[in-house]
Amino acid sequence: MASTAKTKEKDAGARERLMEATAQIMLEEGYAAATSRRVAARAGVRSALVYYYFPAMDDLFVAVMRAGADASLARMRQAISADEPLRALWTINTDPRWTGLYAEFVALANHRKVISAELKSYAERVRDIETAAATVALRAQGVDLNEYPPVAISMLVAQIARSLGNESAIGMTEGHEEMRELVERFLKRFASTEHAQAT
Amino acid sequence: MASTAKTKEKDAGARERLMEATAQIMLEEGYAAATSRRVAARAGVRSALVYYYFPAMDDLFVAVMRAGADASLARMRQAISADEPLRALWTINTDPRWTGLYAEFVALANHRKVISAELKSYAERVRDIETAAATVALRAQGVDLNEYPPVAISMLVAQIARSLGNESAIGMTEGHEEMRELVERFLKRFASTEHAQAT
DNA sequence: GTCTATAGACGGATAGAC
DNA sequence: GTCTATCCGTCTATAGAC
Repeated sequence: MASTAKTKEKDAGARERLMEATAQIMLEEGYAAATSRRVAARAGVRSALVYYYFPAMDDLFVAVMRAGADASLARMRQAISADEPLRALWTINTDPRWTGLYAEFVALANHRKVISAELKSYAERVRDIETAAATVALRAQGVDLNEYPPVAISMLVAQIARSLGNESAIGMTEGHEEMRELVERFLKRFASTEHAQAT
Repeated sequence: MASTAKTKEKDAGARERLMEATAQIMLEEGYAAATSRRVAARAGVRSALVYYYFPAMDDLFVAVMRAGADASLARMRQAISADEPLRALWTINTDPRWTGLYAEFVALANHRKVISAELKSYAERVRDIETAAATVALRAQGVDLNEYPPVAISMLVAQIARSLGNESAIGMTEGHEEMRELVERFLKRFASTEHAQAT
């Protein structure tokens, strides 16, 4: 087996450790703290090695984003065929690790063109899949898709979930309980196992 | 009249110009680009002057945030007594200038404790006022406030508005049209001038 | 109140040894 | 593949002249 191919799960190669370190630092201290020296230190290597694997820091950021995005997209594709697509969407977008990273990338994109283009492309794919999931759920309930466009519903679910995560990150939890209950009631109404509205 | 007091509207003092420059740079290139040298250059002064008005860069950021927050809060207090409180809320939170700055501060807060505390305190005051506005609107329509907690409704309106702004900033507009129409219909239903549901 | 000058730290990135 | 060493730029912040 080639050394660059995926070997054992544990004790990953330097490249993987660098990416993981970058994600952690971004989450804990913000993207500005993810410098070549700091990510190298956390990965247990010297900073020059960063530039061996990634020509420039932007390339490292893009790699981290792609990895996270791909993982998220995979989860979402599964969600479409789940029992409750909308709930799956909600759950995925509530994952603090990914929403935190996503928020950092949005901020990063604000002044790095490479990141911005990459983020937009990812965000569009995410929206497409989320919309597909919402379409499944709404159609199963016989909802008028013109009155409640799936793309809007999927935005609602995803964005509200992310908002809760972002706010929690700075200790803001006012109204979260009420919002969660409201969403819970909404999701129950669209649980695809109950095609007729009981009670 | 003292020289530190508010003089003419135009050609403001260095302190005000520094704050304005900081806000502009944060919006255009992200908070990381708002360095003492760059904000000073845009304000037309030397970087050392930044430290005359603001002991440390964090103090400058906090000042910019407070100014923006106070302006937003003032608009929101007016919104409560507006004809359509929810619509006013929506309009304020769609203002790209403020939502853009807000997003940057959220990112900044991720690794600056001073900013984090300040942001949280502001966010809580905003939520309280937004909730008051939502309460007015919902009660006028005879909505069951237990079923639809004003705090959750205000979060919905504000967060979705901000989300649209954040996405537009990176060129993501997929589904925005549908979302705007959905919100528009929602807002029309709660226009407080029509206490009974016409049509 | 605004400036010049500078200290001291840290950053991105590269050259070249092993 | 990983390291040491280094260049050069930018940053925050301070000292002190005007």
